[in-house]
Amino acid sequence: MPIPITVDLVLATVADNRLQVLLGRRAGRGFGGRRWALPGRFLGPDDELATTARELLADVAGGRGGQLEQLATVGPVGGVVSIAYVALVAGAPSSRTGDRWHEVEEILADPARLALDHGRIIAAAAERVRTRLEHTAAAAALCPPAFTVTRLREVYEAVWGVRLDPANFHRKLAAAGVLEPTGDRAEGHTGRPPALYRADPSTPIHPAIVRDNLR
Amino acid sequence: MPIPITVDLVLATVADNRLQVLLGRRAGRGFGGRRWALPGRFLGPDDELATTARELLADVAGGRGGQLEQLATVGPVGGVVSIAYVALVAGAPSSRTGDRWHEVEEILADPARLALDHGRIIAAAAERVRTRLEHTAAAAALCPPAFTVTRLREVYEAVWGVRLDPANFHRKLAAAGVLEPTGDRAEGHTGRPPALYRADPSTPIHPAIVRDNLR
DNA sequence: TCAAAAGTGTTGACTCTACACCCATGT
DNA sequence: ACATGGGTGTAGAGTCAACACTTTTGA
Repeated sequence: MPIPITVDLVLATVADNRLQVLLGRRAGRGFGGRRWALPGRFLGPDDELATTARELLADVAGGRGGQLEQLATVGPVGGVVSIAYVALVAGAPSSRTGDRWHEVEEILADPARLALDHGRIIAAAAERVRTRLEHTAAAAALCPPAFTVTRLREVYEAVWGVRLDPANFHRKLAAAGVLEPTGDRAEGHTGRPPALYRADPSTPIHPAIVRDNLR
Repeated sequence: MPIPITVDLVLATVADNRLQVLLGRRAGRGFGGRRWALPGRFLGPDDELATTARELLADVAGGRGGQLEQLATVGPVGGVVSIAYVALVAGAPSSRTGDRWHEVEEILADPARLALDHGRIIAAAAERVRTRLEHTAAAAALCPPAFTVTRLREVYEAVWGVRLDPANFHRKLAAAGVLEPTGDRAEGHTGRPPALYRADPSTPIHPAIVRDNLR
């Protein structure tokens, strides 16, 4: 039963107030000419899944990025079984030439530009990221190491596609205990200078932030 | 890269007010003598994952059981990559000789009796089932086709290991619109005969039932 | 008539949304 | 001074846990 296995990575970030994922050009068998595809690598007989995924992340994101999480396994498509992971990163440029950020919404509007069924994987990843933000401080992984509450809220608004009340958002996150003050304040803003915070992306938020209250 | 792949199934039920899973005896390479293991089968080059999982479920549960869901992929352990699925079934006897129901709590207390790292898979499955009950009517899949609200509540109490207020539970499930009355009432009970209901296990429950209020 | 379990009403505590308002800085 | 965005206070609405209470049957 010699089925090749790949570990594929959905590396997500927020830029331009949009959820984006990193894709590369791939040519060759199964990739139908030249299509965009998730970065991935084949799994060898002596490779642990988690280790392979971490190495792939380090390779693709240049050592940055955390919050690696297994998403789903699909296949065989084109004779290959694909094990997909999701990771969040704070808008870093790619370390590999040829890789480019793509807006998730654009991709899902025209999934045919993607190789294999990477469109479905990306759709599942986006949904996973959305629910992840409801229950944990994972949004902090999409921000620089020190960030303002407004920046964090903009990440939520980008990922969820909603507007959130700044006042209530601030209070909620503070009450959940995810915001650790750095003591510094951000510069270069108009108005009152906002405080800078750190946060552990794995901190649970309880009760969860509900996403169904648009304004 | 010839890594063999198995599709493994965590078939769960509630019996004796305990969450139980179906295990079989396995001998041979990688199974360390004779240990208990999840039912599974190898994936062939022409087998779709979802199809294979459905066939495995039909084989193991004798055509009953629904709500098949992919759980996680682990490995390679013992040179094999394992793709695990979860399914819920209403306390059916196994159709395969040698398979037996085991209480999850007992298994997790002594995972060494299990082959490979099936203990970890079962732990993940139990947690998945718990959160599934919070957000959907999946508990109905653990009940007969027509059931009383009390029976449904007992499923929750078994899976979560908590006591729930009968009055509030009834109201909550009714308000969520998951209970479709059959018009019949159960017999053989002491006290007022309870109404029988149907439910679609995939119905979302919104807002979710919270599990953190013990009594 | 009594026991038992189903199902309904009700109340106080809590949470959330919406929005008014104050704070601190650049221009 | 004033515009601008950060951050806090607060009132009304809604939700939930707890528990009293009514309903409906078997014994």
